[in-house]
Amino acid sequence: MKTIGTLAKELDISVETIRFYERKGLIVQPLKPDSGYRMYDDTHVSQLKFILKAKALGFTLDEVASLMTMSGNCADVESMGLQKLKLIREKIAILQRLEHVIQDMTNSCKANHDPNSCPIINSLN
Amino acid sequence: MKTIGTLAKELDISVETIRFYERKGLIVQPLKPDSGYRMYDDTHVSQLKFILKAKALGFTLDEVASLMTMSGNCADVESMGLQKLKLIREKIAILQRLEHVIQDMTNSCKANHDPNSCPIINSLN
DNA sequence: ATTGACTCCGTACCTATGTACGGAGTTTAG
DNA sequence: CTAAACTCCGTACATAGGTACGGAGTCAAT
Repeated sequence: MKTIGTLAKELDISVETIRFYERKGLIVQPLKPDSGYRMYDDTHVSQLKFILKAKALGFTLDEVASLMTMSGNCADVESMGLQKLKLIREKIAILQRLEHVIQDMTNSCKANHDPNSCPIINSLN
Repeated sequence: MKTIGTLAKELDISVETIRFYERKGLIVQPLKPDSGYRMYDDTHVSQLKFILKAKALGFTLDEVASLMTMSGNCADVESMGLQKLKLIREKIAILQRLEHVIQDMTNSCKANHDPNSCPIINSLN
């Protein structure tokens, strides 16, 4: 059993973040003995690790909450994964288009020898 | 000369947004005759179009503000473009890694025939 | 001249994900 | 035993980019 500070250090997140996840309903408030201090065990550690991993995959906290309740149902989880995948691919496509546009613009800058005008600014006007 | 509502409709943004850009210093408050109403001309229209185009390229409002003051200096603009390009490429790289991870996970789901366990959830645990 | 649409201003609110503050109680190390 | 470190709680603040509200003044059409 560890206090919130120990847990936070172990997971490399802040105490406030743990309390925040508790308020959001992602984790249940653990037992608080006489002291009134939250005391955590390994179950809480794995729960939090789950949250952190899912977050790293780009799931929002609300989505993480859903994931945690649909533990059993593989089809539901898969559907959420596919949805996320679709979103990721859309984002990539948008960014790649931007990449090309800005690449072209900066190339024009390199080619430009008129100190009094900028192709990027011109193309925005 | 048009009022703020007309301008907003023309640019397909809201009146509040125009006032917001004004507060942010992106555009200067236009002349307000006796009525107290803001009156806009074509200069304001092009300024706002500039802002909207730059925003569409992924520049933040603060960056747009910078862009507008560095109109003359092509080198500065180019440097900002390159910086933005770098950021975009980093984002793409991160998203592509995520794409593969989630793709693999959902593939495992498809291959999974045990209704009582989900490979995605398992890999998060 | 009245009605409806428009505009004014300042301020509060929104999302998402936390971070910071402050005063009071608790625990722990020396 | 005392001082430092830790924890409690509720609330405010932060970012970015807006959106919404409400009461008062103004404009345009009938």
